[in-house]
This record gives sequence, C-alpha cells and structure tokens, in this order.
Amino acid sequence: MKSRKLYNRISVLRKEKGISRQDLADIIGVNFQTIGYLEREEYNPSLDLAFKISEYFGLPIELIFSPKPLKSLIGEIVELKNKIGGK
Amino acid sequence: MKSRKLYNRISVLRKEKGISRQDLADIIGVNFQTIGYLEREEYNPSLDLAFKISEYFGLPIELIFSPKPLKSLIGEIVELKNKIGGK
DNA sequence: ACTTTTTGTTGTAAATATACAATACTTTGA
DNA sequence: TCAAAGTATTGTATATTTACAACAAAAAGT
Repeated sequence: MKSRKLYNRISVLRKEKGISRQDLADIIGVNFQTIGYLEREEYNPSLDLAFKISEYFGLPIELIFSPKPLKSLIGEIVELKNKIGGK
Repeated sequence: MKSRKLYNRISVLRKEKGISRQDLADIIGVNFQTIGYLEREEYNPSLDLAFKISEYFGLPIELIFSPKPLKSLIGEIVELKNKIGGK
C-alpha cells in the first residue's frame, strides 16, 4: 500500500512545551533524529509512535496528525470563535 | 524503538457492517491478508492505514485502536450507562 | 564574535509492515 | 452433507520506519 503523506503539528507543540527534539525523543523513547524526520514530514510515524506522542502531549491523535494539511493553531482558534460567535 | 502491541476492534466493527475482509481490504486499498494480520493483532498498522480504517468506520482512531486491551463494545456501553445513571 | 546547542543532511543497517501466492482449515448456507 | 465463501498459515519479496553515526548549517546565549 502506497501510503499517503501525513501532516503533523509536532514542532509547534514541542516548541510550546519549550523542549528540544532530544528531550522529546528521550521522553518518548526514540532516537532524536526520528523526531526530526517526523517534524519535517519526511515519513509517517508508526501507529504506536503516534500514540506515544499523543500521550505525551495529552491530545488525541487527530489533533496532532492529519491526512490533510493542518492549518495553524491560531487559524483553528479563529475558526472556532467564528463558529461560536454565530451569524 | 521496540513497538508495543496494539489492540483493535476491527473484526467487531467489520462484522457489524456485515462485510468480509476482502471487501474491507478493497475499500481501503490494501491486501485482504493485511486485514487478517491486523484483526489477529499480529502487527500494528501504519498511521496512514489506521486513518483509512478510521475514515471508513467514521470513528476516531482512539475508539478503534488502543495500547491497552479493549473491552467489548457491550462492556463500554454498560460502563457509560453506569456513569450517566449516577451513583 | 564566539561557543554551545539545536537542527539538517547523507549514508547504512535493522526492524517492521505490506503484498502476494499457495494451500489448509472453518464456517455458512443451500 | 456438500459446496462455497471466508479465514488461517506459511513462505518469500518489497516498502517503510527507526536507529545510528558523522558532519554541516543555523540558532541562541554569552
């Protein structure tokens, strides 16, 4: 199965936490270069690795990874505000 | 990274839909034996394949796959009813 | 400006997921 | 009970992910 390129927000989330790739890699238990490959979206994580990342950030997989390009977090917020604000 | 064994509900969900592995495989675009391996939990899907399965069933990945053994669907329901019913 | 830390790049090797084929076993249904 | 459909098993081949190392480039802190 030729697998689709997936998009993710790892680098943004990691920066919000203020940790380095090495730190994140250590916590999760992978090589720090693996985090690099994921952030650059050079390949997709295994489902298990995706779960580990999702557990670390305390967020569902769908909020971190997506088959469709992810909008910026700020963009998400604006969109949600519009939805709530009604009209 | 030695990857953890993951659990899933593919066979139950597939049976609820009343389709065969071959059918599911065709829809998703993988070999039918791959579905077999996943249902028997002999290996984990890639994140992309997990997304495809999740898209087909219209359910979030977390409801289909889990690092911890999944309780039966009926078990989930009972638990939720207890939670709602209070006490 | 200099030093250190972080990130990117390239290359190789190992582990794991997926495909495919052939055949046996099991279940279902007529 | 027999036939067909579905599932399991075994084996081999390919693709993809992960690890690891060494070095270059960039960013951050002093």
